[in-house]
Amino acid sequence: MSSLPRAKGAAAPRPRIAAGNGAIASPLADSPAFLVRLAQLRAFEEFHRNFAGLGVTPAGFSVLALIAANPGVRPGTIAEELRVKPSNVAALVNALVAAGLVERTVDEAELRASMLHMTTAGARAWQEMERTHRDTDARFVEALTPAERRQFVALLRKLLHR
Amino acid sequence: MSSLPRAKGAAAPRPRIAAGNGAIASPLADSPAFLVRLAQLRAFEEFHRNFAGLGVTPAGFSVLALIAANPGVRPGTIAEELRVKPSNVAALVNALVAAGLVERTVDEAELRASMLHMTTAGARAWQEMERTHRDTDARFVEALTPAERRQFVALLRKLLHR
DNA sequence: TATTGTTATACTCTATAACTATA
DNA sequence: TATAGTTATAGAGTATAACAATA
Repeated sequence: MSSLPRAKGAAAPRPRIAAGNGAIASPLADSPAFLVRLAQLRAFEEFHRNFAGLGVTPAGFSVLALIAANPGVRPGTIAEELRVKPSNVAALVNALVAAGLVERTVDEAELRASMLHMTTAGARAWQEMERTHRDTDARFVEALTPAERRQFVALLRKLLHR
Repeated sequence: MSSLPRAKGAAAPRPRIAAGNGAIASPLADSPAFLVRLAQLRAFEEFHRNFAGLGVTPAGFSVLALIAANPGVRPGTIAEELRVKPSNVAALVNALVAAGLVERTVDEAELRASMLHMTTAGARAWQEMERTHRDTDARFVEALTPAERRQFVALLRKLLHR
């Protein structure tokens, strides 16, 4: 296949996705924000496939992970870590409490504050979820080499740094 | 600050985010899927800040971008490109039609199919949106060097390849 | 029958606003 | 007054199911 010479300074041809039969111009194929959105769609898809039956949503899982690693952690701290509003954390914790995975207690030295702990059932469930999460991540980035995965994580961390 | 020697084979200490005052263990700081979720939160935040008043949502914008680059494109094709269900594209197109930015016509040679075009008003609005989108992307990745941005995009493309 | 598209509906995730209780 | 947390609610984004029209 040959191509005509391109005028000096002319834009490069649009990149294309899904170069199958009816390929169309994909003006967003160069957009980091758009590609991140597609990547997250894939990540959620992978999550749902792997966590089916485990009784947690992606957001619920992220809250549970922070409670597992930080027994007694407060809702406000979780909200900061996850970059969401405290009201959302409250709702997610409600679901985890209803599922019997998490308990709320009151901080004696700061009666306004809640302290979040996993229940025994929560700890047991967490073991399987932790394994499942490792597998899910591995599948998510399975198209990348180990070095590329590290690079990807490093770039994301730099992008998110504040 | 000194640290005790670590037993051979022991896990490295948990990475921490937001190493401010009350830093907590962030067991998800190594998870590509979780970091992608945080990155998308930032991307939407940036979108809303920059597109305020332009009358489109992120999903609506992505549909409009495909119509702008592919006059006459069909809803099903857009659904494939955006990796969402056709029913969602229908709703997003409804909103763009209601806003006067897009028109639906019927394909004469395939009466089942719709053909999507921008209106004159849509084309005018699109010019500003395209500029805004470039700025938004630039701010989204402003912590990265140009080379890192290219690397980031390349890794995302590889990750998404199917 | 299979394909294209749409409507109706439900669920997840997030944000804002209003409220209670404590500091 | 300011802070920690919660409830109530709304909006965006996605999916599934049921349907109509066309191939």
